[in-house]
Amino acid sequence: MPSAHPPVAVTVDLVVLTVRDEDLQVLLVRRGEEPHLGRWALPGGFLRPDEDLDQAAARELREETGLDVARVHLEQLGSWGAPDRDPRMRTVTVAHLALAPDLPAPTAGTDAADAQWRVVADVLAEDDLAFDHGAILAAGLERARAKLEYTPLAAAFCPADFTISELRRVYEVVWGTRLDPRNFHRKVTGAAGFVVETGATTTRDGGRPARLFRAGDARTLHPPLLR
Amino acid sequence: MPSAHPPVAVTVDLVVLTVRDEDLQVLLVRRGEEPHLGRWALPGGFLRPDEDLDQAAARELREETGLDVARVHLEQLGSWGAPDRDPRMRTVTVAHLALAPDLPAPTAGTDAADAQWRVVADVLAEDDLAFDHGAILAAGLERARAKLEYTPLAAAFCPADFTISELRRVYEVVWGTRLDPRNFHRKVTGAAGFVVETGATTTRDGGRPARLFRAGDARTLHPPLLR
DNA sequence: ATAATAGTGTCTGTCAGACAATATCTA
DNA sequence: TAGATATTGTCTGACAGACACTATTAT
Repeated sequence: MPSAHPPVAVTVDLVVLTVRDEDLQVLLVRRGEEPHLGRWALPGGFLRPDEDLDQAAARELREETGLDVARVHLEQLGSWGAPDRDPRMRTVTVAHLALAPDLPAPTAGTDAADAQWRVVADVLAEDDLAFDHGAILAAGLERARAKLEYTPLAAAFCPADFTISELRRVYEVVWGTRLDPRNFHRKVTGAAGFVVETGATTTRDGGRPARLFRAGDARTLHPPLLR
Repeated sequence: MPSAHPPVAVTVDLVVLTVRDEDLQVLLVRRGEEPHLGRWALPGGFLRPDEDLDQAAARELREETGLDVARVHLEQLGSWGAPDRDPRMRTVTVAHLALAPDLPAPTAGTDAADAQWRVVADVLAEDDLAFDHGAILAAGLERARAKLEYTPLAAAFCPADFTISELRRVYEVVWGTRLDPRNFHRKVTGAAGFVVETGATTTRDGGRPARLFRAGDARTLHPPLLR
């Protein structure tokens, strides 16, 4: 282990995903400074001296979205540190993935025009994010898709109380597939700890009242829901 | 995004796992300097100015074990960066997981007493690794266990040509379970791209000659082998 | 021969996928 | 009444788990 340790700036970036308007969307901010001035980027910032990595991610999430960490799922996604990823200096970013329910006010603190929900598929197709954020977003998308299979995280995209149809739409949007309502209902209600019935019903989606459920306490799905 | 970026030292640590003597073992090195002088730690070192993260991990692996990256599986595991994890300075480590076949010479370059294969379960039970390396090792173990389910990575613990029984022993050792030889054989040979028959046989395990297989080109298992 | 290991077939229960009709509400 | 959505049961094919014997080599 050498004694030299070259100076590196550590940042924390966020891939914040939500399901809005039948699409999977990601929160982007417009850069207000060089490099990549004016281009869209993932929200993020520098790690502070007294913070752990997950604390920095939670702080950035709060600052950029006003979201409380208790209401969203937040996990570390991975680190990116190519020597030339930032022309100003050597940086390593620890990217985090956040899954949030659809929210009324998704804009940033400073200026509404500086933050925006964008359809993930469109952003990836344009391939014009600042830095290596396109690769980070792609990794976040793949992580989210995979996690829906074997964890109950789809509920993180829903309000606290949700219907089985709303949960199914999350899967359909994230995976880009159609799912049979009967088989889906059977699998979800059959997986131990995935959802818990609240006893209430709602007609917010129109039609016959749907029963409301809440996320259960399972952390993994047995059996998994395969794509 | 603040303009200040406090100085942070970025290191790369390795969780190198192998299956030896019917046990899952991890490569540890004895620390030759403070802090934690004399205690066992994961191999690792500082990120160099011109390296990407995976290049640094590959270099450390080569330096510490002499292993060629082409022969082992190497993937990023996650980053740890609690403010007080190293008393000397603020450090963030990007941990990587390496899965290696059983090797004849597992010691480090400098001194044989400085590097050692240890049984993972014993190390975790003792809970006496330097820094936060115990937590990192636990994460690596869990990652390896999970990956055996839905990827063909068990072959990374085997020599280039292996028998189905040798592959089964990898699963049994990593998962700590016994598997039915018939069902295992059926599932492995039935999963597309998991193993490819070489046509050769071996009697290195004694008894009736066993057919030799090589790792296939699949990157995920369909269907997965569940624990 | 004996010992050691490899290799294989069947049965049974469970689960996944395909499929359409009825129930309950709003407008 | 029309329209919208929720909810539910059955059938069938595939797979998972349990289970014991035969084959082939070395000593």
